[in-house]
Amino acid sequence: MSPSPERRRELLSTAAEVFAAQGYNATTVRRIADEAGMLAGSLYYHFDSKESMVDEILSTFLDELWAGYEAVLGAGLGPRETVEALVTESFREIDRHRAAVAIYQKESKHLSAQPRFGYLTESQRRFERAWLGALERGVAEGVFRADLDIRLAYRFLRDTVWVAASWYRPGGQHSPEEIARQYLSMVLDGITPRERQERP
Amino acid sequence: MSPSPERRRELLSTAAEVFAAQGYNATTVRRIADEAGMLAGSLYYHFDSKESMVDEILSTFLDELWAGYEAVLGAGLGPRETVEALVTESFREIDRHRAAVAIYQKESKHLSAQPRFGYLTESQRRFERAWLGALERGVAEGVFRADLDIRLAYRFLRDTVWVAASWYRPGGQHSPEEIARQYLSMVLDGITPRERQERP
Amino acid sequence: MSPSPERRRELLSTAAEVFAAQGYNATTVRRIADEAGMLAGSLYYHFDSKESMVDEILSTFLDELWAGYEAVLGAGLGPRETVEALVTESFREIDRHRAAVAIYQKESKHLSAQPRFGYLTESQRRFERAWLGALERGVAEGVFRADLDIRLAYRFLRDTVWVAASWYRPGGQHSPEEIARQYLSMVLDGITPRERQERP
Amino acid sequence: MSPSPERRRELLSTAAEVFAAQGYNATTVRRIADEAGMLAGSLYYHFDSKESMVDEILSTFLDELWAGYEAVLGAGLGPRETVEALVTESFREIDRHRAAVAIYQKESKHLSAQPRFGYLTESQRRFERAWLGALERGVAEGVFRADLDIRLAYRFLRDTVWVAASWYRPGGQHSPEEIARQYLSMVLDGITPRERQERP
DNA sequence: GATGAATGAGAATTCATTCAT
DNA sequence: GATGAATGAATTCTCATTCAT
Repeated sequence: MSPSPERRRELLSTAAEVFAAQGYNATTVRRIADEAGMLAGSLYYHFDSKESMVDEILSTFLDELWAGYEAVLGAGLGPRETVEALVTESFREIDRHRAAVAIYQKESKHLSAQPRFGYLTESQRRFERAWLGALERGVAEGVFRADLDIRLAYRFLRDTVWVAASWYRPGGQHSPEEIARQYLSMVLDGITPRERQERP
Repeated sequence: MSPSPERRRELLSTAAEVFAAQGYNATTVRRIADEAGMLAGSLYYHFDSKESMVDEILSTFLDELWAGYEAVLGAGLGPRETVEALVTESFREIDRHRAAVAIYQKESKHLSAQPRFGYLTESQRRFERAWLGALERGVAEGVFRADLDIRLAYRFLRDTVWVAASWYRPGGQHSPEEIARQYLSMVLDGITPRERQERP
Repeated sequence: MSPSPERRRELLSTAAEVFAAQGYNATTVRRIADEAGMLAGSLYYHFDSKESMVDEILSTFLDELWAGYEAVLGAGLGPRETVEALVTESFREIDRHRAAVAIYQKESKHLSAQPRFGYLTESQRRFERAWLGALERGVAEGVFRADLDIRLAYRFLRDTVWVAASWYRPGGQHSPEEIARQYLSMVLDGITPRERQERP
Repeated sequence: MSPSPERRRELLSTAAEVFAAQGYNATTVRRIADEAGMLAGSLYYHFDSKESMVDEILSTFLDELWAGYEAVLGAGLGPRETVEALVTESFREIDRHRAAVAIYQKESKHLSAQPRFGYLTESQRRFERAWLGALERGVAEGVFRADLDIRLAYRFLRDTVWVAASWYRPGGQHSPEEIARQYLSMVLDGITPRERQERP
């Protein structure tokens, strides 16, 4: 019962757009079907349920995300470069999967209560480990400030990055790499001028 | 219909807690009533509708918020001090109105589509003006970096601050002022060490 | 959420009647509501689901049935008298709970697949034990024929009795006791004449 | 639409099995198709509708049944021998058409409400006439007990026989003839011992 | 003969809301 | 002020059926 993967992908893309715009709960199956030019019932030829749609949207996104993250984490970079690469990779994911990221942001908290979405919690934990690790190493090596509250900094970075999905529009004037650079500049060096910028 | 204001406030506080925890749409009137120890129908003695509950929650919060903000904005502070004061004030609001802030974060986008919630859009605009103003002045006066993308920095600050409502728990180990200080330290000076820290 | 037991009982009685007449699956909640003079949704004020309606119908019936059966089984009767009393009791139950019995007959097989209806299987086992026990003792004591295939005889009795629910109409010309007597006469003595009837 | 009769028969046999196991209403066309190794839509090359499937299953069965019954009824047997032959024939039909019999038992009542299935009602009437005739003649000739309530006895026999379809499994240890003999023994002579068994 | 993709008419269920008591 | 019992509209989902390929 899972024919033509292309059609599925199209429909999932439509669904993701609507979920991101209106929220998962507030989105009716009928609305998705309208957007896809079919009747509500017809969606059930392709998917088991509304839930399985978000499921597929989120898990597909997270699989890709982790492929990118793992590449970064396995590259043997220093802590500062790791943070830079993770942030850049994140903005690239936002660029590619804006809708999925927005859904992840808004819905993962209550979705993860269900066993089916256990992988969300799991992913969050991996996420935390990756970031905290980089930050800790950075502090130890003196490339990040010693007075940093690591957990606070982690939340700060995490939120700062992902929240961008709520306003970012792909194809805008800034490339994801450009936005990443600006974010990093603020995060790493702050918004006040440094006497001597180490990155001119 | 002439209910006591105290009872209303109690009920709104209960409602806010549930809205924040589960989301506005996902929250049933019955759930609120359960939490308040009454039956769903009984809430309608106090309120016109579920919508009027969020309405009152949000507008009460925004009124207080703007009272605080206006005090800051009218105090004739320099741009850096203005930013510091706005951030601190924001964390204080999060401390006092955590639930309302969380609701505002999650729901304002789709609620503001309705005329009734026009004040949300209005508030957002004032918000933007206040922050952008401070940032621009800061850049002009040289207390903020000249290479800053002002709009990006605005979003960065705004999101960074409010998103905290999603994890902040009042009565925790850090006071709002303490959290504000740490956030500001990161935002202003960055997470990498400065050769000469101007705030030792 | 389970108010006024009288209303519940009325509604369950209505529901049972419809379930018995049309079958559980073929009965729509709307049909039950129509019959009860309300809208479909209103039933959900009283019951969780269609399923919980049959559940309550069947378990209430079985509770009463077993109260009657246990009285018989605990009375220390001989095997023939036990069989007579069980049959009579069964027809009394059909008289009182015709609809429930009909539902039990038609639906228990597929309902018992669900964990929630495990008690149906359990009940069936107790049932079997009670009847088989009486038949075995009867054969051992010589009051039932020695050449009897006990399991076949059990099925024969069981089906014979319960199937009556499909045509029996309470308030007809025969009382349940009268029908029981006739059934027993056929079952015990057969439909051919005995040379010397031991029950003249 | 000119499909091969053999394929039809195979498909109908599959369908009958599923209908018998799950009930007509509860059986989806998709389930039948699954079992037959095709897609739901493909069944419509062979059959007009789900309804026409049961129709063909039941009418085929009844045609065969009546062929057997007519042979018995036209053989000029005495009433007791007629009853014996009808019962035996019935168990043979159960052996051959277990699924169809089970469907007939469970569904004929509500199917017969539709004009298309008028032949079910018709068949039932013929059925009743055949059995009542044999019983009446038997009572008149003194081979059945004079105190018999004929209609009750009829129902008793009818149900007793057909209900067996719900537990009978072809290819089990008892042949249909063997089961018929045991049933007849119980029905004719009762389950209590006779002083002088006339059939040793 | 069969598939893939749809349709459209319900189905059960949920829920904000109403209102007589 | 609150309860009990409803309403009615919307929602997700199911399924027999159709039909171009």
